[in-house]
Amino acid sequence: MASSSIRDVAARAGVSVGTVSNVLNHPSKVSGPAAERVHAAIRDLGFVRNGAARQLRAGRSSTVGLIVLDVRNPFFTDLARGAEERAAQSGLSVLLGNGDENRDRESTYLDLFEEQGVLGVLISPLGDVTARLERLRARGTAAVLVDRSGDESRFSSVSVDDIAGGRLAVDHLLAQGRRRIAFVGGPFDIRQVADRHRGAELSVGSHPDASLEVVPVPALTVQAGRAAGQSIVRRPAAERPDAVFAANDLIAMGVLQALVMQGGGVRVPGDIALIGYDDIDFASAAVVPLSSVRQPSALIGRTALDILLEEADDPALDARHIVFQPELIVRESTGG
Amino acid sequence: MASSSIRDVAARAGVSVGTVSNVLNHPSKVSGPAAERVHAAIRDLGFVRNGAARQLRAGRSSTVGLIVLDVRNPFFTDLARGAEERAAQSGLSVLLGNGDENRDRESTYLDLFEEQGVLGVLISPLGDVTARLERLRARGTAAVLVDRSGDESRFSSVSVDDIAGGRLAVDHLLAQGRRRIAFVGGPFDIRQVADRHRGAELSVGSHPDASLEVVPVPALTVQAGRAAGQSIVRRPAAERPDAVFAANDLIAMGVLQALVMQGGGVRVPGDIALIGYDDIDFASAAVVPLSSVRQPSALIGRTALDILLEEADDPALDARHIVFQPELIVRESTGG
DNA sequence: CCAGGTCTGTGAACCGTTCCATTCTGTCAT
DNA sequence: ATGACAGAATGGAACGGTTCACAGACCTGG
Repeated sequence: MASSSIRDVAARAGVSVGTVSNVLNHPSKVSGPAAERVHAAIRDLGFVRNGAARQLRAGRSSTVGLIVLDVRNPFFTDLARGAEERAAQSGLSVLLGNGDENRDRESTYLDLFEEQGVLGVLISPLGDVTARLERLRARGTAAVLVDRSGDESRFSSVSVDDIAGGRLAVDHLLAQGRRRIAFVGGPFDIRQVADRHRGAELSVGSHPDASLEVVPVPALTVQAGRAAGQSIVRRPAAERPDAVFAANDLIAMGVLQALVMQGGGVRVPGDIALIGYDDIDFASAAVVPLSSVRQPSALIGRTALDILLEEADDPALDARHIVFQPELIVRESTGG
Repeated sequence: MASSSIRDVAARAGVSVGTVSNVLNHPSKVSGPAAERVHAAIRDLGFVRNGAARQLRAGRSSTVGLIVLDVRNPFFTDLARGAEERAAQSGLSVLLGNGDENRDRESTYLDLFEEQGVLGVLISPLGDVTARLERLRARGTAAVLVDRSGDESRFSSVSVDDIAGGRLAVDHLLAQGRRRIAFVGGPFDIRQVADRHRGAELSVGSHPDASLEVVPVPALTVQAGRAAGQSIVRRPAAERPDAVFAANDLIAMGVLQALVMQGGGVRVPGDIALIGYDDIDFASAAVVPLSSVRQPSALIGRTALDILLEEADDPALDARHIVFQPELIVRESTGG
């Protein structure tokens, strides 16, 4: 209630409102003694700038919004930390919204950020958000797609080549002598999932005696992976794949739990080799250390923020598309 | 640039600005046909409310801020999801700030939320933030401490009894016949760490032949745990503890990696039993499935948000302190 | 036919800041 | 002494909504 405004500060310091504002924003324009008095008044009154008023006048804020697919996926929190780190260097803050693999949530955060007038939006989109982003851009808000190879769009993007990643994973499985590959992943309207699967297809396509099946899951979570793993275990041994490529490490961890712990003695990699994607911190500590495809998560976040800031500065800039290459990490789960 | 204001909408719909505002905020006060025209105008113009202006006038926003200790800790992301879920039910949004076990970051987010005039703040504090929260409250912003048993303070809190949790863990280790317990955790100015350690002390104190040592770590991360684990492995076998209680599962996973994979054949639980804290999703999929102390993370988030909303409604409400009880989860890492 | 009431819709004040044109003060060269 | 000029401080106009007292329009019952 007793929150004081810039007017109160001005009155107490015996200067005008404009001077207080100058102390805060253009200190060089104010003489030493006056600035001193203003600072004292601010301290005494516990004055805090009203961000709403500030932003209303200024037209834009100093925060950027980041919407991730799933905040419980360590890949995204690592990415978020990368972005935050870079933002902090520029005196900006990152507001993290959890899309939760849910279009409504994604849309709600987009609304929120739009209303809040953030400087820019970093988004790892679930569906097609170009229309929404187009509108944002029209109002002067920059947007960069993260973890999405969006060369089709007019928005900059920072991503990892997921097709190459899928290839890398399945080439490795094939090199280990596996032939009946199962891709456990979904939903397929998530671009990363579709791309990783596509990479797997390409790899399998070049081996005439290899086959690829799809075990669909409803979400990229440990729980969903566990369920998929159980469905594999329930099959007669002869009908099981001899290798599983999971769309991400969360799924892979779930599959692993089902195979090794609940499964009737399925051996990994003996009976079924397993490889995940993202190389999260926990992958190497799994019951069978998990092979994976590593993405430079923090670097993606940092890079995306850099691009966002450049575009916020100069909206006329052409869209750029940074694509990082994934890296194969071999551990015991593929019998490396 | 071409962003349209409520005045543009009013002009196009042939009504006054007041009416447009009513359509948006008090639909019952506007007749059908007029509301229709306004909605059409909003659609045509792609009008989006300016949150800053809205909030400036209204004095409060519809977002709550959540500051967590470390966004990479699954415990906190689960908690965040619980809070988000409940917030969504009330048409609110949660902005997630990553304190990153760093006082500056924590403070920066507090500043940000204060300037933004959020409805309330949920915080899992690193240091002593009561002075800051006191000021927030003076300006009409509610605050609830999460994962912190703050009965000493005048702020509501939702937490888990960490002393009981520490007891639970070490009682279990003692029951398994272990006597030389090491507590791996830090920094101790994090209340949860101190409390879990205290619980361990209490437990050990009632067993005359048991001892407790502390292996301090600089942060609650997998990396820090790994380093601590390595330091244990490097000791002569006789000087190693026969059980490790890790301050959280991240630490435990790191210790586990060091002991089992890099260590010279240290067996878990054969040589050293290991128990963590939080029971994150990954704990059960660890190389040796990890015993842990489970906290109802999502429930904590939901409850904290409920309390926050009640206090935001009625600031005169007395502070409440909800304390949940932790639950022991026994898996192989303690030879259960 | 009019007093009184209910609905709709109006218009202007206001929120707290920033920005800018303007005024004031003092210094200095002419 | 005066005009020019720089630096410091001022005052008021935005910014884009929300709110509220009030005005018309329309109905109803006496």
